Amino acid sequence: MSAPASPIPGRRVTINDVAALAGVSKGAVSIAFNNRPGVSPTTRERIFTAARELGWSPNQTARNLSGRRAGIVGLALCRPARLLGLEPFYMEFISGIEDVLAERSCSLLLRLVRDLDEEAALYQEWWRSRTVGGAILVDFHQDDPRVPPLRALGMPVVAVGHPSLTGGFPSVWTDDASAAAEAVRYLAALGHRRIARVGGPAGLGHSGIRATAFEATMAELGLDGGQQVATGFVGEEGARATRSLLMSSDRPTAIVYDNDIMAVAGAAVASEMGLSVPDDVSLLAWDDSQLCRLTHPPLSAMSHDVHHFGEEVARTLFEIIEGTHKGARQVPTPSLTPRGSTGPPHRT
Amino acid sequence: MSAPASPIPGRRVTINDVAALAGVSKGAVSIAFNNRPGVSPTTRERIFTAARELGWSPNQTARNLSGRRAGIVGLALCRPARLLGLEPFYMEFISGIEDVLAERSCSLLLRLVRDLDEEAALYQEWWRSRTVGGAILVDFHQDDPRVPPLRALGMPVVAVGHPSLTGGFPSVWTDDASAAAEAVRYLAALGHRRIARVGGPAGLGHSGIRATAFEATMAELGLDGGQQVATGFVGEEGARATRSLLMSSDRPTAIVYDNDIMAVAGAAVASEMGLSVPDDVSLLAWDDSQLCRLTHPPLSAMSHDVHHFGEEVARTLFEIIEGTHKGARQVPTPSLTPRGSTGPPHRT
DNA sequence: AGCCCGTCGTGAACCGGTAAAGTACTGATT
DNA sequence: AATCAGTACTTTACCGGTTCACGACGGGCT
Repeated sequence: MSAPASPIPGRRVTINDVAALAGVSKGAVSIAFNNRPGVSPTTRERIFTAARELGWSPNQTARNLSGRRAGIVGLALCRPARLLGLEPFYMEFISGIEDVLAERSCSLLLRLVRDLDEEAALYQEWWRSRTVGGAILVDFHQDDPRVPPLRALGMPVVAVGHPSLTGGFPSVWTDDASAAAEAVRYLAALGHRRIARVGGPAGLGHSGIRATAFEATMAELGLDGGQQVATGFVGEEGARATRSLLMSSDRPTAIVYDNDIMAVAGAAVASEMGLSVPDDVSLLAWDDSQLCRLTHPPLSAMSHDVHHFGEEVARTLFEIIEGTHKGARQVPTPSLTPRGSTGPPHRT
Repeated sequence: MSAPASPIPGRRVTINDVAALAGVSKGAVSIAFNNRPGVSPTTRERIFTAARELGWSPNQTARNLSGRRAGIVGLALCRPARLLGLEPFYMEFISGIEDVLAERSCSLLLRLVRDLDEEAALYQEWWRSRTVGGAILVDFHQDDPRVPPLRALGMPVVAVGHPSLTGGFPSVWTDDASAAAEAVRYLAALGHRRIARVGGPAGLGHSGIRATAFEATMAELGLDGGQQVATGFVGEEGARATRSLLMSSDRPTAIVYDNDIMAVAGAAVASEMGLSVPDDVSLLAWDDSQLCRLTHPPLSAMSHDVHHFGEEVARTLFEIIEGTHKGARQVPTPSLTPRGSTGPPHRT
């Protein structure tokens, strides 16, 4: 990347100009602008006035160079770029993060990566080049390969996921196990015996937690045939999984999905197969983005405030950066929001 | 990527360490790492070896400070954070941008802002503090207030929108007018006489262009009653607009939407009102994200490759930064993809 | 008066690179 | 032999802040 000619008219205003105008040294300006003791209130005021007059604000880059960290937070998402557009969860999550960052005039550095190794390398690069002041790690896997290199780095990191998965990084998490159990109990209470689950990739931590809880709760309630399908979290796979579930001889009367997109796709499949929702099959979505309210019937969902989740994550990261953080933080457990897509099974 | 043993653990490895190990001055290292002429191939190789051995890569912050721009591209989106999660267009668009940035090891700095003035101020801040090397401007309005301050800044900017809107900034655009005309002609050819349009906010440039083209084409075909509703681009407003259109005495037999979300919401409303799609009302979405294939019936749409759109935007920005850019760039016009949601109007 | 001490502020050394000017050496030209 | 050009580096001066050792000043105390 060649340096573009700087077409800025006039010279850029620096700390020196402010110092000159205020009649002090640049060290004094620095002290004043960082609210540290060492200049008198009078001088301080004179410096601020001068700065205001010149429209000066400290050059972030120069600040970073001498020790302090950038007001930039890194987030790498490991998935094919084309799929991101369909994941309402991440967009709401990001918007929550953004809200907190914006309060502090920080920004989010976003990058899509192909695999976890590339992601780990990227974080190293970002940290070493002082591009970011901290990072948000998501989508933990069993024995996640990102953990060892990042631990060695010493970068402030907030992990999103159950503490058992996050390899010791301070985490923010939601109780997927309880939520999955509640989903099953609710459907069982409606009278369903054959409940299926369309989940995310097998290796993904929170999918695994939900899968385990699903199975355990089914067993606990004496229900068998709790079929589970692992997918890649995209609509088409959700559709395919639904189709194959609904075609089987002992087809389920209720299906729990791991996100909204797959549930919406599942609803379309049911309609395409001439099955009525919820009479022939109940559908339960997860996350509860606005998407769930846009279908007919609207989708029941395990709902939580994803925006708020993102906010908590960002807040936690700031605590970590500032060294005031203590312990993992839990956000509310997804709770059932019944709408039109769940009901008692139709007796045949 | 194993961490090599560093001589002084704890201390950060800098260009000086590399220079020392390679037995040259740091100037030589700089020359080698920027692929500039001035060192022999032998020395160059020795420098690279030393750098590899120490695991050194240039400190981005220091680079920025001495003149060159960051490998970071800024994108500010002006809308309430909570809505972002539902706009498949932007997510696909961003993923396209990301793809091109990633090729060049650049990242996207994302920020949500509340209004256009805040957005302009943010770009000034980013540029002056050398945080970004260029920016992407979207959602142009009539007489957009961001244009004058940004022109004065001299920052490399790529504008997304019709050249008539982008105030002289080099632009990448898609022919919304032709696409809107095609949508109307198609529905008219199916036999529809009363066609409505649920559009975006009135002040938004591309919504305005589509509105004008819609009206012109309706007139050209001798159709009147081309009702248009302006919304805020979100599902609920799309639902409300659809409901009110379908309740009117001379209700339209076809509705064109300005994005997918509103069309999906519209489909749910039709279903809720007991109207069949497409017999009672045809629905035509815009953008054609995968969402359109997840409903039943699947939505016909004016479809374009939004991911590719994003890629072209990013590529153009790099050309601008490198000074090799020439002229506006047009990406393919959205074209009609008929699916199940459009058909001849039902005679009553 | 002599001493100590706290406050206010200065000056210079850094942070880790880039870039332009300067030096040393080689080989070709006059 | 002297001049010149070109290559391969080195030196040095930045970029725009932060930080820290140090000096000057004024007041209270013995």
